[in-house]
Amino acid sequence: MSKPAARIDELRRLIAEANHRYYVLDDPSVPDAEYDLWMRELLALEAENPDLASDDSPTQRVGSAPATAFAQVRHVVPMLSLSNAFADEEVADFVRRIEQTLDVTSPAFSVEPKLDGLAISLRYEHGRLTVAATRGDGATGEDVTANVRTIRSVPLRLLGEGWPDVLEVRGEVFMPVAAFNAYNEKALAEGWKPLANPRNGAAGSLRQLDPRITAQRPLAFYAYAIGAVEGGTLPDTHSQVLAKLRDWGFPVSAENAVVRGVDGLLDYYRGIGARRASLPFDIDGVVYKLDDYAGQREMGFVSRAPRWAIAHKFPAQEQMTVLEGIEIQIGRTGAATPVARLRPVHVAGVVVTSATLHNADQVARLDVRIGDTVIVRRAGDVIPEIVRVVESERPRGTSPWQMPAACPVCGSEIVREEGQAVWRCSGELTCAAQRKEAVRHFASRRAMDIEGLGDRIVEDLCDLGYVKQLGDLYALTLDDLLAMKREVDAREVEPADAEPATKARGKVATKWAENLLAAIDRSRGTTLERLLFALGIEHVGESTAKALAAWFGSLETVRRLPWPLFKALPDIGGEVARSLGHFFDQAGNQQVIDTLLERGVAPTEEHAPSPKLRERLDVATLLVDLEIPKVTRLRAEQIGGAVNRDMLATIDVAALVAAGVPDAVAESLVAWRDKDANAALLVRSLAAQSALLDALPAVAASAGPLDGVTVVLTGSLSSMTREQAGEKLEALGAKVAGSVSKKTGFVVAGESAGSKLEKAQQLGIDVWDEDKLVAFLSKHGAA
DNA sequence: GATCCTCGAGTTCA
DNA sequence: CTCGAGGATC
Repeated sequence: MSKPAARIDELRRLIAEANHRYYVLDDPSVPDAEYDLWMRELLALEAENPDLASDDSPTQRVGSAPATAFAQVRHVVPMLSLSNAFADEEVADFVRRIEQTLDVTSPAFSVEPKLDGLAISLRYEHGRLTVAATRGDGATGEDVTANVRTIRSVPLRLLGEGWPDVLEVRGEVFMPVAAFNAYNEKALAEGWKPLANPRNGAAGSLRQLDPRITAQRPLAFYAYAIGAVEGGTLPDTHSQVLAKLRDWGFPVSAENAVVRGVDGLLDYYRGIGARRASLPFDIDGVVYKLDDYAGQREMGFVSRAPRWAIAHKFPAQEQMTVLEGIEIQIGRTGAATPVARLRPVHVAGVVVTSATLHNADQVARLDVRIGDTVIVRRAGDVIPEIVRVVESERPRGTSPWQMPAACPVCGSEIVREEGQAVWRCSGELTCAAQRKEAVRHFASRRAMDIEGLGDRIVEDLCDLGYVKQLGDLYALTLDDLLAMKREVDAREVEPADAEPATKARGKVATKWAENLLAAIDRSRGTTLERLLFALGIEHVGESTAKALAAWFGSLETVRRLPWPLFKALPDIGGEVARSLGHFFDQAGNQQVIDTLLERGVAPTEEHAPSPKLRERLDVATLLVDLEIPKVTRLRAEQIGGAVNRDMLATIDVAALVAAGVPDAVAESLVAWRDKDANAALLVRSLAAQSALLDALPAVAASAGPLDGVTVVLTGSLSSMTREQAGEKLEALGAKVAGSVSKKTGFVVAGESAGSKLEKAQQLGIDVWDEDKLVAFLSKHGAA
């Protein structure tokens, strides 16, 4: 062999191996730069020695000449289609049939995810890829060799040894979800046409006449079967053959497994189903194949489908339906959310009739119009969403949707704040929808937790005027509730047959009303943090409510606090503080609170303010929190050090300058203060600070073992709920957060933990199982 | 001023 | 669960 020939051969081998490590094993062995050098050297050598060219060279993956049509390829061994099963029962039948025919029990099955891509057959002769063909009708397909060669994970030359002279490998060409997304992002940026979904992406890419286009598409391949074999033998079971294929350089899904019996199959199905959304590729089910080839031969075929294999499909995740209307929902804060009303359609096992469109921007992005045919999906397998519009199906004469100008409930103007995505009904509490939502929120499980006060009842109570403000709930009587029920029933039943036919006179159902009153009564003794959350103050969710309760200790303190003092708490900034101040500044809101208190609402767990407040209640902090122009942290500390707090309300520029404060800052401070409202705010804030300081207990609470540690809980625990676990951890000083980040101390993972566990592992964060948690809790006396 | 982390708010269906 | 935006941090 001449010198260049040997080098060319070596380079081809090195590159093929690097490709295999990179694309198949996902375990790169050489740096990209080195790979590029080899490639360039090989290209140069092949150019100098045209006689040494070979079409299994890695430089020849992308051919250049676009074809005009695809040649037909006859499959020597037909490419099968599979029978489908949707119900567990069909799977059981399938297994029973095999057990009876073969007279075996619990045979082994080779199982695999059913990728949503394009089936392909690859023919290797003497270890070299010669033909790649689509499935076509199973007997004849199209020759897509030029395109398939561009797929990096398809070996052009087999690795290892022991392969038959002729070997047909069948598998799926698909587009990994991440690659699909990346491609579409790029397509968007470059102005190309984006791909509709990974499946279409894969199919469309392979049917490109110009392989150079295919080469740009991020396709991948998994082998799952063999076709014709000549001049060699293969192992006796499917799983062993897959192992061989892996040795010879083919990618084989890591999700493949061998299981036994119906239970094994169904467990596998559910396991994959649960992880479906997090798999790196789209699947539409799983495939079960009898592992033993002798058994397969004995089972044979029914028409074109084997009796030894079956596809167990998942319910469809994406469906087409018609958008019949767009309604506006008004939320607790007045947010106007467009909701799509859909012609009912089965998606992933449930009938979907509506889907949120989030906001006007989203509607504009999708350009959904009434009457459009749309594709609906259940995001994260739960919440329906509209993926896109099928524009070819759009009826004539439609126009883009627009946010209505007026609230459909109260008629107030719907407005959008500068720079915000949401439009809001400006009606506030004059809007019946907002009042209703306020009551619903108040009663909800995480707030006052009034069982029995569901949407329906809230709706009726509000509509019929029994509840006009939150306090009215606590004045309801049994008679009120029953009268309301009668009104509702009367309204619903046609006047003609309004006879109380179903109810025996004098035996009116009252249990629900009694239970509801009991639940309302129980809620009088709720905790302060729940009550604060229940009030529905903008920007005050559970977490902020909890902080307010923990730091300030009592409703009386919180409801009288000037807004700058709220900023003393961590995680409360200007926006939230002002929102709190605004809420408590309104006489109507104070009156609602008064009514609640008068009618027996008495929050428990009130206590003195937290001693930790001491270090946050100084004059300098207050000056910063008041947001006075030119008064920075540094200046504020200077002023705080130089000036007695009682003087602030009256001090003049000269005195401040004399105390060492720069002219500009002193002037700014005094100018600010001399506006009436500001002076009053300053005085109120100073007084509130002093009062709080006086109320602080002398000693700090002892430190818990988890002080300053952030913990995240995920999955389900067996000995307690996640919430109980959270409370116990908090009792030991931990902060329980909802999502994992690098600041997380450790993650407690229970059964079937999901993405949070993954993220923790990615970030290398400690993961505790339930046993470790329980052991830790009992060690610190919190079991 | 940018970036990262959390929290709030809205949402579906059985 | 996901998005948007507020808060903290550098």
